[in-house]
This record gives sequence, structure tokens and C-alpha cells, in this order.
Amino acid sequence: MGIIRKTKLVEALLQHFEQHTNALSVVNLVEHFKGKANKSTVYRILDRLQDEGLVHSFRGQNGLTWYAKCSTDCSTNHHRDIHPHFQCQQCGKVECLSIKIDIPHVEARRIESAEMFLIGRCEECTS
Amino acid sequence: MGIIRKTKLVEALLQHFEQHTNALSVVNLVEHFKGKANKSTVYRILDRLQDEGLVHSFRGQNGLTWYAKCSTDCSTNHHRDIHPHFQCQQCGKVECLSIKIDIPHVEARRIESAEMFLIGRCEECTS
DNA sequence: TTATTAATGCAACCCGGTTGCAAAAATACG
DNA sequence: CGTATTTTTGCAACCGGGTTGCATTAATAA
Repeated sequence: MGIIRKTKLVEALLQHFEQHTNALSVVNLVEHFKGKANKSTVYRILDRLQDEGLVHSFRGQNGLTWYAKCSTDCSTNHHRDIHPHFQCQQCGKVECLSIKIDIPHVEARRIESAEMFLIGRCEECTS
Repeated sequence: MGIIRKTKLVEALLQHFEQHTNALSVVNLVEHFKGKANKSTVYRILDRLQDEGLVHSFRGQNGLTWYAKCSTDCSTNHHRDIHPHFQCQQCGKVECLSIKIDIPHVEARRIESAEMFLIGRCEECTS
């Protein structure tokens, strides 16, 4: 009854996520699987993996979509994980930061989720 | 020597921002000025206004671009204002929150800027 | 093994945003 | 004020990330 089928491409994508701790942009993924998978297929597999709670997505610098492997505390129904994402403006890599961000309490508004995107320099690129 | 010219459209856009305290999506602006201004022109004026430090932009829910009037503490060279943005998931309105977000210190990374986007319900939409 | 259902490829499409260029509007200047 | 200069604008075409409908193919169920 597994509603998501383990096709070759699904396996390939999952394996790719295992091998890359950093986040991956959809554009890169489409490029990487060019010839092996159709663009639409990549998009649809990512959707499914996100529905399954295996990966999560967020938007980066130019409104581009990024995906990263979910950590253990990222369950199926509890998306939009409450951790910030970081991009190094030098080398361009994007990663999940394993710290909790505190969601501000705002008067007269009920906050239900929050996204934080940090831009800076990673250790390697700090000269 | 004002490097930005005060054309009718620039005035119109500025006035529009005066009248709307909430943030405005570019899509809405283009729609609103349809017939009076070309799409490209709207984009270009917004760019210029941002360069002048009169408005600032950020990305909302679907990677769409939003603009809002800069507050007094938002100077020309100090962009990407350190305040969070909020969108009501019920009525869709987007606004700047006049609270400071504390940028987390992250080990082995130099953080240079941060963006926070909050999703929830505004007072009117909280039943 | 076959029937069923989900996944894939393809091609066309959608839409937010950008660009090159000629025409029009602002500003500078004599 | 009138002209030269520079910035803006409109237009039309384009770019690219992302989506969709549909027929074909691959997984799973039975």
C-alpha cells in the first residue's frame, strides 16, 4: 500500500540526497539528471518525497527552490521545519543549520510558521 | 543632479506606496498600473526606488517579489532591512513588522544578512 | 501472469521577470 | 526660452523556472 513507488529514479534521487549533505537546488538536480530523467519527473519526484517527509523545500536567493534531506525530527505532517537555511555568498553552497530559530511573538497576529534565510560566508570562504 | 527623474509614473508609484502601508507585490503593481505603465517600466521604477532607498523588496510565499515603503531607519546603503515580513494566510496581506529579529550566531560562518518570513493570521482573520 | 494503478516522457504551456532598441520625456545649459 | 543631453518609457521579444495533459511504460496487487 506504499503510495509512493520505488522506481529507479526515486532511488537515484534519494541516493543523491544521501551523498550530499548540503541542500540542492532543483535547477541543479534537473541538470544533474539530464538524460536520465525528464525535468517534470524530477519536479514530481521531489514533490512526492516532500509529501512523504523525506525532504523539505525552501526558497533561496532568487526565488529558486532548494531541497534538502529531512533530519529525524522532520515528520510527514510537520513540514516547513523550524531551522534556518544558510547560503554562502562566495561559493554559493546552501545548507540547513541545525539550530532552532525562535519565532517572535507578534502582537495581534497568530504566527503559524516561520522561515529564515541567512546569507554570509562559510568557513572555507572566510579569508 | 538628482539621478532619478521625477516622472509622472515615478510620482504615481510613490504616491501609491504612501497610500498603502502594507507591502505590495510586483504582480499587483503591474496589474494596478496596467494601461498607464508598461510592465517593464514598473519593474524598472521599483528598481530605482530601491536604489534610492525609498522602498525595499523581499520574496514572499511563491518566490514572488514584494515591495514596501522603507521606514526612516532604512537608508540607501543599508538595505535588506533587518525586520521580518508577515503574510496572513487567510486574507493574503503582507506587511513589514517593526520588530528586530536577532540574527543567530552560527559557528564557523560569518552571517552578513538575514531574512525572515512569518506566516500566520492577522487580527481580522483570527476568528 | 495478468489487471490495476502509479510514474514517466514529451511537448506545449504559464507567468514572473529581463533585455535591446527606438521614441518620448526630463533635465541641463547657453 | 530653445536646444542639446541624458534618462525613461513602451514595445516586443525573450528567458527560465515551474506546471500540465495525455499517452506510454513500469511497479505493485491479485
